[in-house]
Amino acid sequence: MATQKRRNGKANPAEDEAVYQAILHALLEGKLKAGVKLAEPPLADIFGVSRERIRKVLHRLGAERRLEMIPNRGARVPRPTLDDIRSVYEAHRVLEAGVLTQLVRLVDDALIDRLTAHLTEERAAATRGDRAASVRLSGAFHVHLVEALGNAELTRFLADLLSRSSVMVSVYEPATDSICAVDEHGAIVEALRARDVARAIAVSREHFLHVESRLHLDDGVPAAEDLAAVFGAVKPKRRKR
Amino acid sequence: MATQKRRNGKANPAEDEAVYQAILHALLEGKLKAGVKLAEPPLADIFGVSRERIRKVLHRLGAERRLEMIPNRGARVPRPTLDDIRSVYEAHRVLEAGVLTQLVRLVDDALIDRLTAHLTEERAAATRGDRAASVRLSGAFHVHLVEALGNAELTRFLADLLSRSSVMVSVYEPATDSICAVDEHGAIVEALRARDVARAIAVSREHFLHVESRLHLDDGVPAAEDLAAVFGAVKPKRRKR
DNA sequence: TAATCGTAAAATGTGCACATTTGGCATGAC
DNA sequence: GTCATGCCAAATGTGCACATTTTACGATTA
Repeated sequence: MATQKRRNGKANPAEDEAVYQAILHALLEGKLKAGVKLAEPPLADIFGVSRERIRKVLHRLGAERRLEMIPNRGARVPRPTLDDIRSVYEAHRVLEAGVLTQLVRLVDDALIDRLTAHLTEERAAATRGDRAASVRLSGAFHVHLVEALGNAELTRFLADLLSRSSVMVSVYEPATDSICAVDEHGAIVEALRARDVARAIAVSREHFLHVESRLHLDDGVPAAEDLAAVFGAVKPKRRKR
Repeated sequence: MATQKRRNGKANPAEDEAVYQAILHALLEGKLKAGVKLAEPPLADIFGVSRERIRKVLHRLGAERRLEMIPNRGARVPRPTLDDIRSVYEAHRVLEAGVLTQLVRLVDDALIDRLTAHLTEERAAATRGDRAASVRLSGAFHVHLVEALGNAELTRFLADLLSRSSVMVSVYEPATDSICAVDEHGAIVEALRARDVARAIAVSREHFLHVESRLHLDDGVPAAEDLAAVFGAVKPKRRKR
């Protein structure tokens, strides 16, 4: 009974996270049009929570640079330029060069086996035409590489770059083709097995340039305009009429 | 008259930043003992601002992982383990390996000149025994390297690593010797001039390992215990009696 | 008609009051 | 003497009311 609807200013640690995840997912899935305004009152209405809760989440997303916060003017979905995206890709490329340099020092059979198993998964997803799985596994490959170093700082940085590029790509890349080529990943693993740093880096570099080259400005993004429609499907509780 | 003391809940965009900078500087300068509790009420009293303002700043620092936030239990100065520090140093090392790999592709005379000029500064500071300048310039050298790539993402990441290692070092390293050796920096520039990636990375790696090897647990840190004393010197306005 | 200005409504930012939770301390039992 | 328990003060978390700023819109004028 008390769980059904808590009254006033009582603690509720889970709601913050729920709202955060909902908005974050909408961003990652490209459901929010770049440049769109995220005002606090309508969001509070949609999610059925207080305005300060929305406010907190919005500022958190702003601190993570996933939303563009302007003082006294609220939050907007960022509108990245092509240069912004190239910046993220270049950072990813540079980071992986460093990762590979370090990785050849401590590569062992177990690591190669794990990466090879991952490649098998990727190929399976590709051959059965599972696009969603392909995209996910494609990013996961690079995550596997950093995680092999066991360094929390580097892993966090890569995760940040990946999620940011996901959002950006949803704006600029046509949804028809956005997965890494599996054989390019395989070439990286091969170079690692051979302990050939220079080749690993070169292959990785080419790989990223290849992905990057597919980017192009796509104005006809059909992303939704109505906030209620976007979040309504994700979290359908609307109160306060 | 109205400017002298604003009444109630009026906008004041600058105070947030002032409090943030004050606490951040205290952290960077090692004035705050690791593990110390930063409660909201006393800080609000010390800085003469409302508790929510302190609260906002504390949570912001927590989001940047400069403070350790525990739900319902407030903020504490993090107590990094030696492994945490090694993690940061390793990340720095790996990142610089990637940076150098990319840098040899676009190194030119202008860049070499700039780096050489910086080395001259460093040597001057070292010979005249200016420790503060040496520490500052030592970090700045690595910043120069990433900035040469002109990539905002990478620059931000390095700045983050640097500031975090500053805080950590203030806990673990004896204050007697914490600067990079200038000639090691010089060796990196030399390798860059020769477009020798492998040598540049090797030298950089040795450099970081050398710095890291100086770390050791130092329990007798004399960091202040009294919050008012720490911040009183930085920002001496205390109101509310 | 287009541009400018003024006014009202909406949105953002902030202090405050209060609920909830935590931590310390004293009291008591074994 | 040590451990467990209950209570109280202090700290954290949150909704609310209100001040400030921005934005939208209509009226007036050239």
